[in-house]
Amino acid sequence: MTAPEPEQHACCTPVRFLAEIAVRFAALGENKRLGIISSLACGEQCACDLTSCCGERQPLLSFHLKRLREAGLVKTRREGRSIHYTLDRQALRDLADALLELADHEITVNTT
Amino acid sequence: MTAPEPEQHACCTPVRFLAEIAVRFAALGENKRLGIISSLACGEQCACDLTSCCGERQPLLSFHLKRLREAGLVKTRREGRSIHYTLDRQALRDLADALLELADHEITVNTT
DNA sequence: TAGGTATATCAATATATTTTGATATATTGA
DNA sequence: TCAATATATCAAAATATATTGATATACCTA
Repeated sequence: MTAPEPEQHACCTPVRFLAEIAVRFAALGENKRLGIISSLACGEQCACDLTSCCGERQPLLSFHLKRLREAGLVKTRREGRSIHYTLDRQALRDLADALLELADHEITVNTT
Repeated sequence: MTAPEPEQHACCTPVRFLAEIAVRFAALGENKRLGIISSLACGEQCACDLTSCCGERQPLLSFHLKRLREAGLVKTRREGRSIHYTLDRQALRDLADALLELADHEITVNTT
């Protein structure tokens, strides 16, 4: 969340940082990645466990985990040889807030 | 939300209908489409207004609107020659709920 | 019915993302 | 140091998505 303020069109843009939010939605918008997120919802898992759990090849899982990490949805921690992944739960809550802001914006702004 | 139940892996999958949710996140995960959603948050707009507002060419806007419609995020209504688009606010709230369910799942399930 | 406006569709292209197989890096333990 | 395990990276191929320009469809008004 570092960019100043995205350029706005004439129409109102109630949610800030649309571009960054879009990156996060895009990261969630893929079956395997959403499955990973869903697995991680139960708690930390190492890449190894996720690989066997999801039945994906290791480089592919690594690719998807990288995308989730770059989107700021998961965090990593090394323990010995293995890398443990955890959800960034606050990031998910922030996204939920953005959605609710969009869903309930009109209600706040005008009474049509 | 018609599909019976997606196949599950050994690891827990707290959120149902992952595939359908992924489609919605994917629809939101693109700058122009998220911009459209953001515009619609202020209220109904016809495709015509959205086109001039977003500065996109008409067929491109039409393409993105179709994706949003297919994802179940917007609804349409014809009035004369113009098609009016509105947010499906409940769909956005449902997505927000899914995110919160993911974000707070561990807390519900175990106390680690 | 003719002409105009609003929107959608189509085929072609451009661009981005995912998947694969091979290989590299990092860590551990013998 | 060597071998083994866990993970990441890379280049190439496969696939999906976005963009464009041309055209079709639907509706309205004269």
